[in-house]
Amino acid sequence: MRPPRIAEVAVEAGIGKGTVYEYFKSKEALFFDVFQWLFAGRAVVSRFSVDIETLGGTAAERLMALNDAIITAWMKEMDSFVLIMEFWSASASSAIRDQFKTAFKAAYENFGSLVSKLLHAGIATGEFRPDTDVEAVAAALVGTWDALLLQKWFESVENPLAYSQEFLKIVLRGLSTE
Amino acid sequence: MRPPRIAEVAVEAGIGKGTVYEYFKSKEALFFDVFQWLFAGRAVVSRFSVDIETLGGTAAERLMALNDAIITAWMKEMDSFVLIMEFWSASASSAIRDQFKTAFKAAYENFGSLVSKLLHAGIATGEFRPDTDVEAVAAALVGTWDALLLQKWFESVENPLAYSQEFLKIVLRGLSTE
Amino acid sequence: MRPPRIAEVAVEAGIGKGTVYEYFKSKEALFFDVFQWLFAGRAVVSRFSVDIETLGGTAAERLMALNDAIITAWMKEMDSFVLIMEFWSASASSAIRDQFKTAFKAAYENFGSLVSKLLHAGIATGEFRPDTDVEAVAAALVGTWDALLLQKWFESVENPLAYSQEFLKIVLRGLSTE
Amino acid sequence: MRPPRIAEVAVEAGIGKGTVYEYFKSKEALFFDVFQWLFAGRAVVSRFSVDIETLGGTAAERLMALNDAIITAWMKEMDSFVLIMEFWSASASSAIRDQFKTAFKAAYENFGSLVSKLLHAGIATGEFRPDTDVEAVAAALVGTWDALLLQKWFESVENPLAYSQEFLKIVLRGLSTE
DNA sequence: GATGAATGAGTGTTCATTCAT
DNA sequence: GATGAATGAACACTCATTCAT
Repeated sequence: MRPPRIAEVAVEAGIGKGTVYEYFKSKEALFFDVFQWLFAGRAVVSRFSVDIETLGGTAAERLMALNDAIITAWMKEMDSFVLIMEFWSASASSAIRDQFKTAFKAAYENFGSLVSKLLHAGIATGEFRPDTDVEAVAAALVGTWDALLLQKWFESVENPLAYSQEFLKIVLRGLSTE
Repeated sequence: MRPPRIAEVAVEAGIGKGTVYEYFKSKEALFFDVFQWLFAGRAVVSRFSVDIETLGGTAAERLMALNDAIITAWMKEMDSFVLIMEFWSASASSAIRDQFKTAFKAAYENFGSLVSKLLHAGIATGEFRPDTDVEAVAAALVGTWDALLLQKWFESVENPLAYSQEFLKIVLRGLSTE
Repeated sequence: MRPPRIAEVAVEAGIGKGTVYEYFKSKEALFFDVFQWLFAGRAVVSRFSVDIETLGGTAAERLMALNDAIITAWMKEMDSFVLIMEFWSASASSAIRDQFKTAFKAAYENFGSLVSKLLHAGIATGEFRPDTDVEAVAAALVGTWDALLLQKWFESVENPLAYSQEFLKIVLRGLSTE
Repeated sequence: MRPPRIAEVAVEAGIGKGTVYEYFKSKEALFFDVFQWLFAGRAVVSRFSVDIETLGGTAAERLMALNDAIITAWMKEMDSFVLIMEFWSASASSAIRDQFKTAFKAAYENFGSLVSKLLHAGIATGEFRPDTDVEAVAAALVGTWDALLLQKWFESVENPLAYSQEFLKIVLRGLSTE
């Protein structure tokens, strides 16, 4: 659970140690590229957005479906979630922390705008209250997913899926026009 | 922003390098003790809980007051928040990560139970719906604070105080019995 | 005469400091390997035993020839003998002293059995008394060589070769059947 | 079995760490003084020479008595013998090795002259051959005692007392005028 | 292009020694 | 005289990076 040595990465990759440097300028660059590939690229958002687009139902149903998809997907690979924690740290202390910050900002905004779209759709159909601060709710919901998974890692939350569902129900009730 | 050398810590502290080891067994132990002192002790929770206890008003008002207190306090010292990100990382990759995990778990549970108390109080007075999953909401709200501050760090959220207030309003509406 | 730093060893070897660790796990392991190479391997014994085997003459003559060979060889490299003193110390206080003890035990037994063979041969030919405690004499003679070289190092003995020869003559007289 | 820290010496002595430096200029000086006290001073030689002087009997008997006294005494405190090995090492590599060498030389000569006296006495009474190289035999015998105890430490000799007795018998036979 | 032996800058840690009390 | 908190020189060891093959 200690950061892997380049030598270990090379073995895992089945290549020579020097070969790593054929593809990555430095260890830090490799680390950043892994980050990009895992979280900042299209992978994360698109994985879920596709589902959402195709999915029918009310905005509330689609939001709940997104909630379930995200939590379930991450739960299956908590190992990757641990990596996020490393990336958060890198955004604070790495030599190239600005690159990490920029990429994280973009990733959060991408993800936020996906949620925003659902919220706007709900407002458009009259399902959600028109005075909703869409950006705030989107950021908060995205944050809730992060945070419940984090607390799962610390074992202070046992079942993040159930928690997120219960919480989202309340939020949806608060958003509802009825 | 790179982890400081022990030599640098010593200079900063105005003591000799060897003296650091009179008080801390290792660099890691020093790091952990800083963590304990900053976040895992009762300090963080009690700082806010005192305010809450003395504060009057409805449960909703007190929850909002807690929200404001926490966000405002952390905003004043985002430097410390950056440290949290390092501690999250330590809980994933430090040699003593289990110590970090245990301490984080305790800290989150302490904080969560503070919010839980407010929720229970609101239910008792008939202000909040009795079928509320108190633990879930508490964990989620605590997580929202973490997450909005994190997004503030990434500059994907400009004003976490406003966002959290807007979001909490919606949550409170969802919790409300009216 | 102070134990050399790894950096010094590396310079002496004409390689980089890190390269030392490609070949030796630790400074201690390097030290032990030097020991093995110099004294604990078959090298020391075989160097002399070959001479002895090919050499003709009575058992007494061969014993005296061995005496001369050993003392002369070590005298030529008293620097190596100084190393033995360090190894003795290592067998008392090194972290891996048991490895040193085991290796020394084997080395002394190897050497002792070489002398034993000569003594048995002498007994077989009737040259030496049959009631001789072969093991005791072998251990003592091997020890005499050690000890005279040690005293040479302390300059309390000037000429260990002459001393050992004089002493061995007396021992041989005591062993003789005539 | 690692060299003790000054702090440990102080605890053992029941005094403060700084107090050690009231009595010894440096760790090395302390080490040297321990050496002096244990081996190079009057202690070692006088302990045995007293016995020898008072003891009656032939020179051979007194030599054997000395043999038994020395081996038995050291066997009782092999811990101290381990210290000798450290001192040997110090005479090779300590910063003050010349002091150790000088002291060792004196100690060996003191001890040797004790044995020499016995040999001369035996020659004077006609018990030992007059052509005996007294210095050589004395040095060799002293060395045998060292060496058998050393081999006992390495466990390549089980019973140094029996070995030394058997060996000395043979030497005495070789010394004898009969 | 692929490799891994060689490298040495960098750093945590120890512990003999000092000196203010 | 006695003390032990403070010190920093000293050093083993790691590991990202290079480059000759």
